[in-house]
Amino acid sequence: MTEEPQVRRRDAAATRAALLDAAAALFAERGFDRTTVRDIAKLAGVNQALLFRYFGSKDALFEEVLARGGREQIATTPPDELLGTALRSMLESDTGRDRTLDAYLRSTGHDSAAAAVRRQLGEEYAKVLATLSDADDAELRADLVLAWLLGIGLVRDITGKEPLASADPDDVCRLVLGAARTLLERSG
Amino acid sequence: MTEEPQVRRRDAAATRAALLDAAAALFAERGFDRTTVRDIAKLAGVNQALLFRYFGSKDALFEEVLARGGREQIATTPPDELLGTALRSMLESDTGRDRTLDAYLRSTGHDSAAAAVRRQLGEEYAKVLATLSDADDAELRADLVLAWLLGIGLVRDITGKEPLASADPDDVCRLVLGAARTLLERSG
DNA sequence: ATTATCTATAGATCTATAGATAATGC
DNA sequence: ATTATCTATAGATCTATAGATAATGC
Repeated sequence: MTEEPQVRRRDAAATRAALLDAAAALFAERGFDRTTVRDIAKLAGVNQALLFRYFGSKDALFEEVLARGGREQIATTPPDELLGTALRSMLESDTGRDRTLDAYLRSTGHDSAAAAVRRQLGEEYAKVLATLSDADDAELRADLVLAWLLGIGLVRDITGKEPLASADPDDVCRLVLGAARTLLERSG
Repeated sequence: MTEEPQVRRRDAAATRAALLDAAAALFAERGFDRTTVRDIAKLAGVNQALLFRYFGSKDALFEEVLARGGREQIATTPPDELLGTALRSMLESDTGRDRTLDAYLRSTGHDSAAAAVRRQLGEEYAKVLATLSDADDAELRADLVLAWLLGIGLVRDITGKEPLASADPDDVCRLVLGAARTLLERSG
């Protein structure tokens, strides 16, 4: 584990970050409703009252978790590699991968503020994907590709359905990228 | 509304069915965790204790809702029309459509028994879809098509992302069925 | 007499807050 | 003195059950 040193000095920023990391992990694993603020505080190793001091509410914390994780990938990947990169990072279930998508997928029952963040994240992904197509309905095609990406995450990680759940990432990429490229490139 | 007459005679079967219908509607709208047994009983117009009498637990009721809705479509549709029919029934947000898929999609945070039902439903759909392909990896391709179907439901109904959310069903079907057919038919 | 339905409540959560305590920086 | 942290708890749920009540069928 790459954790902070055990003897934690009083440090508001570090406590806040620890809560954010713990929340990201638990929301990804169980979704919003089934994660309690006490679980988060316990994993972060801090008192649960601090969660409210630093984030205001459980809802606000969830928003911040989603917003942080999603933007990272979009900002650091060139458009024409976004689909492949996003797909690959979803398929490699190894350690340390960003699990924001799981938090997203496991919290579909939760409305309120998080719904807005969910929508905005989708907007940002789809906008980038749409630049890859010059069809009249490029945006619709981009939405469909985004839907595919999310659906694969759903079937693979949440439902755990075989053979997709254990399929070789290379095979999945080959099939999906091929079909997606055709969908995007073929003009309307 | 095609409801029972207001003056309800004592009728265990009718009460059970009313609870099942009410549960299906609310689980689809809010997901498992955010639907309370009291909400369900209220919508069904019966006392909440009866829910436990007839279904044992909230979990068991959820299972029954998912199982009922999913099988209907599979049983009544020829294999080569399943994808188009499922897609269309998802895109037509008109009245009376079966909203089991929404219940499925909005309850991804809920583990336990429902996870098994979710998986089994996926199995049944994918098995039918796999018969449409004679590629070596037909089952993987079928999973990917299933994932696409679910992802479209997610983006459209749960996230409400435009332009997909308001897109013409014909346009969506044309794009998706074309790409999916290519994916299934093109041999490995 | 049987059993569908209802009343009342146990028991277990969970979020959020008010106010006390104690470690830091000047 | 400031403020990061902790204690204790209010207040609001929610599922599930035990036992009472009352409508039906014989």
